[in-house]
Amino acid sequence: MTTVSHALSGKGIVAESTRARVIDTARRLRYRPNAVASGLRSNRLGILALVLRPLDTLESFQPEGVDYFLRFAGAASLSALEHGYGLMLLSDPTLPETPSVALAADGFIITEPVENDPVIDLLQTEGIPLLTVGKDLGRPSYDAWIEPNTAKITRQVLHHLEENGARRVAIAVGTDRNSWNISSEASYREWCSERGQEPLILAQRETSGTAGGRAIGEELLGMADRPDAVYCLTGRHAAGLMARLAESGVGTPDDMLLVAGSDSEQTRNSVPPISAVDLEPEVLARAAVAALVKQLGGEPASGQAGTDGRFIIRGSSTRL
Amino acid sequence: MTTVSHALSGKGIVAESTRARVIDTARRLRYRPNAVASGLRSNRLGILALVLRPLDTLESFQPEGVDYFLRFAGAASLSALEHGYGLMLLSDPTLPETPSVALAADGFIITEPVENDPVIDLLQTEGIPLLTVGKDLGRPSYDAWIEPNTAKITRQVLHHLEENGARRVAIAVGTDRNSWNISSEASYREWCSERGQEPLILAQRETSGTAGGRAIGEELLGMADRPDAVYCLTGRHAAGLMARLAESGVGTPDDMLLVAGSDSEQTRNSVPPISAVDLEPEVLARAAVAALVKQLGGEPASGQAGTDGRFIIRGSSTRL
DNA sequence: ACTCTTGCCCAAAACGTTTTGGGTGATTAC
DNA sequence: GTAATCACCCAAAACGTTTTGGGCAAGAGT
Repeated sequence: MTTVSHALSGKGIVAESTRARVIDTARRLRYRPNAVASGLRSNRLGILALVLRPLDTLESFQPEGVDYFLRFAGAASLSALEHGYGLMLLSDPTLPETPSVALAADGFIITEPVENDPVIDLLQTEGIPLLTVGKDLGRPSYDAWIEPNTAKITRQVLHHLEENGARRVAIAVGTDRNSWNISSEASYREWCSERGQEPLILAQRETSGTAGGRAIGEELLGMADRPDAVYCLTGRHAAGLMARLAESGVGTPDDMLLVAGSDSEQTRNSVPPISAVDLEPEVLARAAVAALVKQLGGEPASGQAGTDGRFIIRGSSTRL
Repeated sequence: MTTVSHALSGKGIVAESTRARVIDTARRLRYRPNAVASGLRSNRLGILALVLRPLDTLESFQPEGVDYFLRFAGAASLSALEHGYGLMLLSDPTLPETPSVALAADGFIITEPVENDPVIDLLQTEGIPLLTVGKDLGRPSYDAWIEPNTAKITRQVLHHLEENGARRVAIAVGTDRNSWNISSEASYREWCSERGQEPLILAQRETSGTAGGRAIGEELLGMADRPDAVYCLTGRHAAGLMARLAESGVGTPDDMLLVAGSDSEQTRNSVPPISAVDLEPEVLARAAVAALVKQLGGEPASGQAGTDGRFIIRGSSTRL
């Protein structure tokens, strides 16, 4: 048995001739090692778990405007397979109905954890390795994360708006206390203070969709010193915002420049199409899986930027 | 040990007081049964696997136009969790690099298997329960499937086109030999013969995207007795087709009525928007998971229609 | 001639559950 | 008063691997 195990796993020392014989016989007998038994003994099942946190607050896996997450999940799954792991899609594992197999995963990827995320607490007490996509702001010393280079992306967008004639740029963020919202806002504030400008920050819940975007538009319309550009993190907000402004005769891009922080169906298909940052979830997902696998192999974790994003300039932020 | 096992799983006969004491103690000690050990003994891991077959032929998990599958995966995942299972996303498990944990799943869902799908062969020789979404046409007697009610949907679409003035309807199908393509075509032929019409069937590879749609448009433009309506199964084809026709002055819906067989980003956002059948992947996914779980529980499998689709009428098929 | 490696193989223990097959004392049936 | 039935609990086996700790030749070093 030992020899077979070694021959098939490539671990111990087995004569090449013996290994060949074992492998051949195994094929002939259609023998495949039982992954569960092997998992029990070696304490390694070969499964990664993916928890898309923002979807736990939405009414579950709606497709519209959340294609970011679906692209992420698909790419993560393929990447996991390439590393020899299966990928299990989970929702919040702190919920009592969670199947016990959830915690049997070898490691977790948590996207956009909330501040002091209880999911992370659970995994840490269980001793399960994890990696977050986007920092947990309540754990500044926690080091296993990967995220877009938000500072760079924010500055790039703001620079673009300025170059296209914006005199005063507002930012519209979501209300979730996650790394993306907070760092984007911080970078924006920094940029404003460099220019001696008063920051203008509008917030709407992520879940509010285009209606939330309309509410932002409403707010802007009511302002005496209305800004002439908005960097709106959520694609759905951006679309709603643009629609609301248009209804009151404030045109994009003529009267208002607009950029969305995350590309989505809505930003691509509005009229005019909305400039947006493609956060390249595929790139991020592959990086996250690779980092987690490395961590499972014993290497120490370390936070890093996984993508600089791809800024797609469309009609909403360029005047001809 | 037996008593604890029984108390926690609710299986054997345990005095209520004992059970309470066990549960309480378990909580105090933060004891959780090890899913892998339990899986080894009981031969039931608590994981379902999902193989989205059409994505194995695409260049892997592209989001555009395949939101059907992503909606399916999300809904399947949630539904699996509700049934106490985790859901593992896999690509073709017959590939040699497949992690061995793939075959440790308790059951498989295979969407749109190809004819005589080798994945099904593999699972059957391994004795792993499976359910297909869309029949495998090479296995007429195989009974564990669920699929949209293609016949009903096709007739509904054709009826709608006829009602809106179509005199001659063509169908544009994909080239994959899967149940959707074949049954749609069969229903279409039947409908034609009922009317004594000559069927006109155009085929393009699914992977060709909007370019394939343009090719269909090209073909139509070259025809002397051009039909005045097209039922185009793939949303991306429909969008490309409409764009190509428009370039040659053939307007939709004025000169050509158009309906897509599967709703997607492209059909929603074309100008005019394209009428389409929403195949309700969420409904199908939930039905598939429920049926598979039932099958795992020992009940016999039986094929059935999972959804009648939701026909969304838009501008491309209605003349004012 | 003797130890010491080295290369290879093997028996047995271990992983943490579930299941099997009793076992015990209390209640009921005759 | 004995047997039968229950309700409950328990010891030990079993699931299919990996890992541990030798063991046995053959060659190398002295």
